[in-house]
Amino acid sequence: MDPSVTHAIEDYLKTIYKSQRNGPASTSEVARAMGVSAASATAMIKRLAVMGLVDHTSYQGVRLTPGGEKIALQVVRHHRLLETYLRQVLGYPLDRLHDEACELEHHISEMFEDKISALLGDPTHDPHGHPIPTRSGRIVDVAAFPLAEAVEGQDVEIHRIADEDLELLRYFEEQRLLPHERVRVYSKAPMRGPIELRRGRKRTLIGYDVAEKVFVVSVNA
Amino acid sequence: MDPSVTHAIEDYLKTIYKSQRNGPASTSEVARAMGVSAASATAMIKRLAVMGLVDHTSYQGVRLTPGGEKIALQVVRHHRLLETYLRQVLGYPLDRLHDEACELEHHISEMFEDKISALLGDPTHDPHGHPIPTRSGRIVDVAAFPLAEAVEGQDVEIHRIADEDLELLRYFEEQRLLPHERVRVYSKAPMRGPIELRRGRKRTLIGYDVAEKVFVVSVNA
DNA sequence: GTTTAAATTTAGACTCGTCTAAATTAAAAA
DNA sequence: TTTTTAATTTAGACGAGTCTAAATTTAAAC
Ligand SMILES: [Mn+2]
Ligand SMILES: [Mn+2]
Ligand SMILES: [Mn+2]
Ligand SMILES: [Mn+2]
Repeated sequence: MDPSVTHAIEDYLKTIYKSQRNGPASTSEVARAMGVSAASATAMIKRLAVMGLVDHTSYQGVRLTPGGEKIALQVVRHHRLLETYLRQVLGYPLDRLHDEACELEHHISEMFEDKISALLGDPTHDPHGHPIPTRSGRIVDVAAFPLAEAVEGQDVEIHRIADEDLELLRYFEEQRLLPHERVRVYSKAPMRGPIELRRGRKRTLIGYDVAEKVFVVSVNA
Repeated sequence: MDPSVTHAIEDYLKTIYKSQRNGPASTSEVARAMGVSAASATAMIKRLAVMGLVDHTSYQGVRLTPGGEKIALQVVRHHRLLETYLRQVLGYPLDRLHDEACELEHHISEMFEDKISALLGDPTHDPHGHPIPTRSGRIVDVAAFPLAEAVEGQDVEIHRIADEDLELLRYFEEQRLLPHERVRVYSKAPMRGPIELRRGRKRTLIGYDVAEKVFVVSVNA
């Protein structure tokens, strides 16, 4: 990767990538996600624009150019490959993955990237169920819906879990509410009440708010 | 590690550690090893002195304090553990170990350090045969002598190889002149001439200059 | 003991990434 | 349509780490 692309630039591009889902990312959104002042975000956005990595019109938010997106996707690939590696090879707990990966993602070589990808069998999803971009920057994902919206009696496979809240990640790990796990929605209490899950004869009772943070796909039996 | 200890500071401390073998390290030595100007080295040395990590008297060189040495040894531990890991787990070629480790050494957590050390069985030496400091900073090594000084008929085990020259590292790898390998010094030509090695019935002819870069210990049969 | 050469330090400048405080613009409310 | 509020940008500063060029000190040569 171009050496003039610093650690900070990579993190900004990744942040903009994630906050430009619908329309351009706002300066304040970027600033909050990066944990810096709005003035700092403005300064960096202006530099990124000069470098041709983003398009920016004053007061109107920021959007990645193809060049900027390419770098962002490479960083996301590093991040998610590293999370997968830390978990599967080194046995990291779920709540320690993000911080370590967010640091290392800027410092591994292409060789490192390729070696761990190969060792893991070129995985397509990270431990939270997020899709891992290919080396060429393609990213594909499955449509999933919140477990909270499943109906009684439905069999589902967990596809993705929210990764923002460390407390919640520890809970997911304890309860084995993890990607690839299959559960049956045994009962749902009304008014956003608790949801009872069954795995074989083991039952788990989870809150509605938690169930909104678990994304699932329907499966048969 | 103290967050005020930056990447650059760690590399300077490591560099000073390695160049203060006999007496204090000179500014120019440090500058050359770091690949910076003498002025830059002076500036950093002054900062390190203020931080209490080195002792420095103007024009008289620099020496690590106990605090500085502690950090240097942690960085060396990271470096050598990483080299061992990259080689044994990811199958890196010898000549790619240093650069990757020198970058990653500043960015791994204590958990990462502990996990890879455990996975490797708490190794005591890296792939070049350099001793790996313990977490508490103890470092022990065996006395070894240059293969060039071995006598005809002597059986030796390679303990350490020079790691500065990438060309030479590739040669060591091709010829399997690596730590733990055993060879017999079959013949030595006079006047720093070629040295013939035997392993079983396989023979290898190496130059005297190369043999000065391979450090060995004597073994029986 | 002077002179010279080499090593080292100082002076001054630059980039990167950040900050706070103040000014400006856009959007929402009145 | 005017006013108020919130978002954004500008202005000015700072620390980290680097540079080149010039000044200084030490050590070696004479
Ligand atoms: Mn990051
Ligand atoms: Mn993830
Ligand atoms: Mn390093
Ligand atoms: Mn080594």
